[in-house]
Formats: sequence, structure tokens, C-alpha cells
Amino acid sequence: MPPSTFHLTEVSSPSHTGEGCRGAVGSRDGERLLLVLLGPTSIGKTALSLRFAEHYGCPIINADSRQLYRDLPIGTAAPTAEEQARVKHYFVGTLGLGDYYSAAQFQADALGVLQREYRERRVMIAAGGSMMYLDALCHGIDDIPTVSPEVRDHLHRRLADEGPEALLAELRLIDPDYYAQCDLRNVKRVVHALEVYYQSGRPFSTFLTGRGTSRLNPGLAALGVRVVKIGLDRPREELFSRINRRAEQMLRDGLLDECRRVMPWRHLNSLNTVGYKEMFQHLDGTWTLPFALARMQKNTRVYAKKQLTWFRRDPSIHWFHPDDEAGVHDLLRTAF
RNA sequence: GGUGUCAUAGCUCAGUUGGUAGAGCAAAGGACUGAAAAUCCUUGUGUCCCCGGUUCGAUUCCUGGUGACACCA
Repeated sequence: MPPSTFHLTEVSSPSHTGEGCRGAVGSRDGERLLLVLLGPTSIGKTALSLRFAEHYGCPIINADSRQLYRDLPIGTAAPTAEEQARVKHYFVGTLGLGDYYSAAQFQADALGVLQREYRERRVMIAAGGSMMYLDALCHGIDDIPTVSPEVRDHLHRRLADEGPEALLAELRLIDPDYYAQCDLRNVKRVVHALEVYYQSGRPFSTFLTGRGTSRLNPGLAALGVRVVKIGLDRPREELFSRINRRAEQMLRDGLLDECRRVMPWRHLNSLNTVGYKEMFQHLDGTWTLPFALARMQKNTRVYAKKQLTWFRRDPSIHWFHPDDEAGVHDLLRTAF
């Protein structure tokens, strides 16, 4: 666990509770706080984010790339109507399955919300597990042009017609820098670099200014916002058994009906999602339900691992067990 | 109690005509800049049940144990 980046010597009084705590946060010259709750799927982010939102009396910014789609409430474990009645949520169920969206757009939208919300409050909460969305929000994302559908289609047709070797050779010519650092076996990356080139006339690598968890999103800096990242984790066994049980619960809650409703759009990226992919196979008659469930659970476990891999390399995250709410409060008190 | 079969990775099992072993499932590690619940890469984790014997060498063959299963009492 990385050491705290806070200056503990500046702690004044660590014994605040309730109102006192609210007063303590922001006591540093009106500094604004963005409390980011992150962690792998099924860890318990929603429950904890609700309690903190009620404690601070603030809304929650959802940072989960799939809970944005309004037709997927069960399979994405989106906050329920009751939960959304308790606390206002941004970016839950706001998109149609075919809507285009991205980490960059999320970052811009979230900044817009924060700008408005911080006029009347000093604390905001962002909660979710989409790694790119969280990084884009906390650390910013380079200004890379959005690729038009025409350019995208063009390159996908070329990929199909000419094969990946031709595209690799082309990337090597037009953008040797990116060619040297890119995972060349990951065709999606190669294609995207070319898309950006065809869109803008500039090599993809010229848009990259270097990324890192050390810089603060300039948009947040302009608002005077300080980011505190709380990472939630549990012993692996505990996490995996929660994942397994939640998948079963989703089926009892009607996941199959939800899948049947959205099945006509299964080719869309929004439905290239753990849980749906597997249940579509079952609805096709290819997999039995127990087999589809087992695959869904396994793929969810793999996804959780991938999230943890991503988060692990961010030294600014303060890790807690989700039951250790008091520990998080202690950290926030000493930090502000 | 007797006879037989079996005992190998977390699980189910294969295999070694004696040269310390490999599949499936499960699992572990990593990458990541506008599709990120996406996409891509890497990895076999082992007292081959235990004690002894034969042998240059035993997980493999043999004696004896232990455990599981089956059948007979």
C-alpha cells in the first residue's frame, strides 16, 4: 500500500464528527474535494458511495462505462431507483445502446457537472470502476480528434480486405514513434492510430503529451479541486465469492429478460459486455444456462483482476476494505 | 475380516516399456490515451500417498503400511 501523500503534520484536530467533519473538509482555504471511490466490480462501491454521499449531502458522479446505458440496469448492477431516490446520480442510464461515448467525453461531461455543483458545495463524489474514465477525469486526457464514422468504416474495410500486415506496414511509415511503442499484435490499437492519422493528417503520436497519475486534470485544477482516491479491495476469495453470488442474483432478478429485450442490438459495443455476451450464447441455444452462468462468473472474475492490475500501478490510491468506513473518514479528516 | 481396483497440479484426469511429468477446467502476472465490462500479451503452480527394497537411477517394479472405492463375507 503506498504511503499517504498528505502532510500529516498539518492535521489540526482529528476528532471531528458529523457537522464538525463537514466543516473540516474544505477548511484549507476553501479547497474543493473530489472523493473518488474506485475498485473492482462487485467490491461494494455503490453501497459505500451512497453512505458517503449522504454524509456529505452531495450527488454521485457515476464512473462506470456500462451503467450509463439505460437499458442495462440488471446486468451492470446499476444503482436502483430507490438508491437514486436517496442520492442524485449523474451519468446513470443516460445513454441509448447505440449512442457514441468515450472516456474523453465522460471527462468533459463530468467536468461540466462539477463546475456547476461546486458552486454550492465543496465535496463531490465519483464512484466507479472504469479505469480509463477515472484516469481521464482525474488526470486529464490528451486532445485527440474524434474519428468520423466514414474514416472508421474505411479502415475497417481495409483491415478486412488487406489484412493487418498492410496496416502495420503503413503505420510504420507514417508514425514510426507510435509503431515502436505500440503493441503491434493488438490490431485495434494499430487501426486506431491510423484512424486518427486519416482523420487529422497528423501522426497519432503527435497528440500524445505523456500521461501519468501524477498530473491533475487541468480542468479540475482550474476549479481548485483536490482529488482523493479511495481504492476498495478485499481478500481475493471474498471478492470472487461476491462476484459469483451476484451473478446468480442477477439471474434471479431477471437478467435473461433484460438480455432478450436488448438482443436485437447485440452487435453494438455497448452490449459487448460481460454478462450479456454469455447470456446471448444461452439464448442462442449454444450454451446451457449453468454453463453460461459459469462463463459469466469467470469472465467477471477476469475483469475484476484486470481492474486491480490497472489500479495497482497508481500510487495515489489509498486502499481500504469496504467495511472500513471509519478508516476512510479518518483519512479524510487528517487530509483536510 | 477377505479379495480386487485406485492414490500424480486447487479440481477432473492422462503419462512415464525405470532417466523426477502434462491436458482440460480453475488460477496467477502484465500492457493499455475518444469502443476500456473493450482489445492484446505472458505463465504449469507438483514430497507423482508414506516407510523400506531392487537399481547407476524409482513417480513408474517389489514388500509392508495408510486412505478411498467396489465386490465377497
